[in-house]
Amino acid sequence: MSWKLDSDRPIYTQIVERLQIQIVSGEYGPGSRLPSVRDLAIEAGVNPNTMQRAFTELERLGLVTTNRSTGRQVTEETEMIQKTKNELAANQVRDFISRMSELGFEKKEIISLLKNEMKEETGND
Amino acid sequence: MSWKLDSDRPIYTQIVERLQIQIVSGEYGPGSRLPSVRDLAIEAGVNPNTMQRAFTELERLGLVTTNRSTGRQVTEETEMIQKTKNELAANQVRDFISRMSELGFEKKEIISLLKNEMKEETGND
DNA sequence: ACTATTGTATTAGATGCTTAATACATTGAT
DNA sequence: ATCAATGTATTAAGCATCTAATACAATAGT
Repeated sequence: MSWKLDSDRPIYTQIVERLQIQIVSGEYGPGSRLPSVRDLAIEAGVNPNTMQRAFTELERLGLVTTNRSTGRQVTEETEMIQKTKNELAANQVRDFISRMSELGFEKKEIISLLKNEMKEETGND
Repeated sequence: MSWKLDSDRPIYTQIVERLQIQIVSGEYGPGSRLPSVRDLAIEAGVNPNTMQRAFTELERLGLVTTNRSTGRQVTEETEMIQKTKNELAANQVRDFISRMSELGFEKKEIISLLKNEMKEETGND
């Protein structure tokens, strides 16, 4: 997964979302150590301050814990992670339906378009 | 449809998207007159310059035409509108699948979650 | 005890978005 | 010919984000 940050929205927001995904998808498992602010900033090609801001937000959300000099870890609370995953998914589903409805598509059409796109996809089943 | 503009992204971008939707959904039909920059700015609660910028972008996209002193109209080219509608929908579908996959859901799960959410919806079928 | 690594804080500057106020340009309506 | 409504352009200011450079704080490892 590359960073693909764009300038449409605040970078720190995009980083938060990306790390959220990496956590709830298990790429960073519960209790696992996260890279340091400085390292991740270099990897993402952003200023350390920006990465710091993203981490602060993740901590506020309860997904990561912080220990000075030890660094940061993903929370051990798997329930918290699962809950976040379900919420993020629910938001995606609702937003998708909402946007497609606004564009003028009916329920059946939405399902149809979705299935059709999935057929054409290569892999990731 | 209310304006519901947030500060997450540039306002003029959000206005462009909203007007796009209103055009492709037929709320503003082909050839129909659009409100003036000043009027829409007041309605949306933004500065006229901001609304102007959004319109400039819509013109660049080929969705509206401009006539000084007459105002702006939705393009007469229904093909253009239809094409835009399909593109916007395709983007929504692809993005949705992509995001759900990143979260760790498989195709069947995605369909299932979608259908489930639609069942619980009230109306707009 | 010392050092390296980590998180955290501060200050300054650049950039883009938005608002505000104002002016100009075009043209249909009278 | 005049006026009103429209689009368009300009300038200045405020604000948030981001970068940059630097310093400080805490602690695991040696």
